[in-house]
Amino acid sequence: MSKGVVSKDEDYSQWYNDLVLKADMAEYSPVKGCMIIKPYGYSIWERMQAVLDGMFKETGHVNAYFPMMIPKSFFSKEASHVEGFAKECAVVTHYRLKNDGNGNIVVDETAKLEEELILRPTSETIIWNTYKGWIQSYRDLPILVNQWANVVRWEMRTRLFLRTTEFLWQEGHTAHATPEEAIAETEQMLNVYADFVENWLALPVVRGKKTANERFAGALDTYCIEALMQDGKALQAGTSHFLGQNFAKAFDVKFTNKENKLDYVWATSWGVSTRLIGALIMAHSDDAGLVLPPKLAPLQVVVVPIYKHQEELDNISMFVKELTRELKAKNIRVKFDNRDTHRPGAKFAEYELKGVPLRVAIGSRDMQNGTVELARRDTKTKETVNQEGLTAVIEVLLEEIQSNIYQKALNFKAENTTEVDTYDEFKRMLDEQPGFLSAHWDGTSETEQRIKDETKATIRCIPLDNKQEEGKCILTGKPSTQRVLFARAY
RNA sequence: CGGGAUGUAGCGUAGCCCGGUAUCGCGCCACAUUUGGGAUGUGGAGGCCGCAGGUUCGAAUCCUGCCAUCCCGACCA
Repeated sequence: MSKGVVSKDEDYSQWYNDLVLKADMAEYSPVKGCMIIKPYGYSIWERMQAVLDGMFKETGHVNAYFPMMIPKSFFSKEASHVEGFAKECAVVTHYRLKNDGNGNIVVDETAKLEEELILRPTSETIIWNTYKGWIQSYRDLPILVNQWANVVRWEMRTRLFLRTTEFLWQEGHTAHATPEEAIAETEQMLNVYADFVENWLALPVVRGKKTANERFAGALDTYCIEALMQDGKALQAGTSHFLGQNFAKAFDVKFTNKENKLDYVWATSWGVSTRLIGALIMAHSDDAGLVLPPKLAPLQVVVVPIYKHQEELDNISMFVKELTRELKAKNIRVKFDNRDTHRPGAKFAEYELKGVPLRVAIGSRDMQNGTVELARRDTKTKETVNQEGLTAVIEVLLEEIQSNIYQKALNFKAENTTEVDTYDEFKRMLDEQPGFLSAHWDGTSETEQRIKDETKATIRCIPLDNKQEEGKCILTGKPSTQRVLFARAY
């Protein structure tokens, strides 16, 4: 984008912000750290929701909704959980405003809540408080519930889509009779996320487990998918937690098992958020604007007429009317942009900025030749193709674009994943060619912390498919049995 | 919360040192000519110069305080 979008190489952060704002995905709001998701951005979220929701249902889950406000006392019940979230909670203390007589609206101090309410940073507490009433017997298990919701985390520094004070997400909360079943659920949902991100966002991920340092507050194990952005930084795209019996114990959720013994319930939770939209933008886009994978693009094909006179437009419109009818019959999202108020060049630039995968341009010359001009957003290439059979060509091209975008990201990930064996090399790579660094680590939190302090790189995950091999920790030289994945992260 | 920067029309900006109510571009509106990569011309509309104080005859400009946003840190499933 020559107009108004900073080049990716010049200033990656600025480029990203420009894209979000200029492509009409979102804008800043009057509330610090909170953004307004505009219709174009929200329609991507709606598509993500629809697909994920289908996958959740397919795996046996049902949706429910729990309150946005949680009694403060709930948070003190699980020690590490409160530790993890206390510093970023928004607290509701009053329930009424009043006019102070000088025309100012002030908080009515007489309307102070006896117990403060917390705007949920996540819903484990209120949900497990609820599950206590739902579960008595193994016959009540499993409970496989998901919630689509907003949550609030008062982060110090926010970034559009990637980390906002309020964000939209889904959170699954399941209850099981055995640890094996809960772990299987945790892994299943991680795979659902990985499939979704790879197949729909066209973004390859690494599946892995977090180290103790990076684990979710209250979890025994946190599984995650990690993606690599174009600047070589990693982005956690989704997490799935095995919570053990921590929340069941905290909220006293017991059940009678088949052996007629009382036991605490085993739990999982898992979530992905509107951060995925940020990942989508960062992973594929270029200096001309967004590059959206066809499967998630709100608009897959845009048709731009080029004409001098009304009768030419009428002629083109007749053809396009039939074309759009055919495309829509194939469930292809198409728009005929016949606005007379913008010239073709302006439209081309606009749809490139917005990442529409395919553009069809039709002028009188095409109408005479029985052709159209077909332009791909991902490769920025144009070709002239016959009107005859165009629908089938478009259908194939959309699939090709989807896989091309994925392949490109896959290549990028491969090129920017490096095995390093010394700390010097590790530091050099971080500075010269940031990306995933696969290295040996002695397994201690102290070493992990020291590497983080010294290099800002964290262990993104211990990959699930890790091969076991002898090695020495890059920092301490102590023996190690496998490589872990380091990177600087968002 | 620390460091840096910025707040002037919808957006991007000039003016600030050296005080006299504001420049230019994009966008917007009207008309005409245009339409195969961000059109051109003519005319027009749009401003409590971030907010609050202070200095002054007079403040976008000087002083004080505050607020907001962005970037870099710290922080962050």
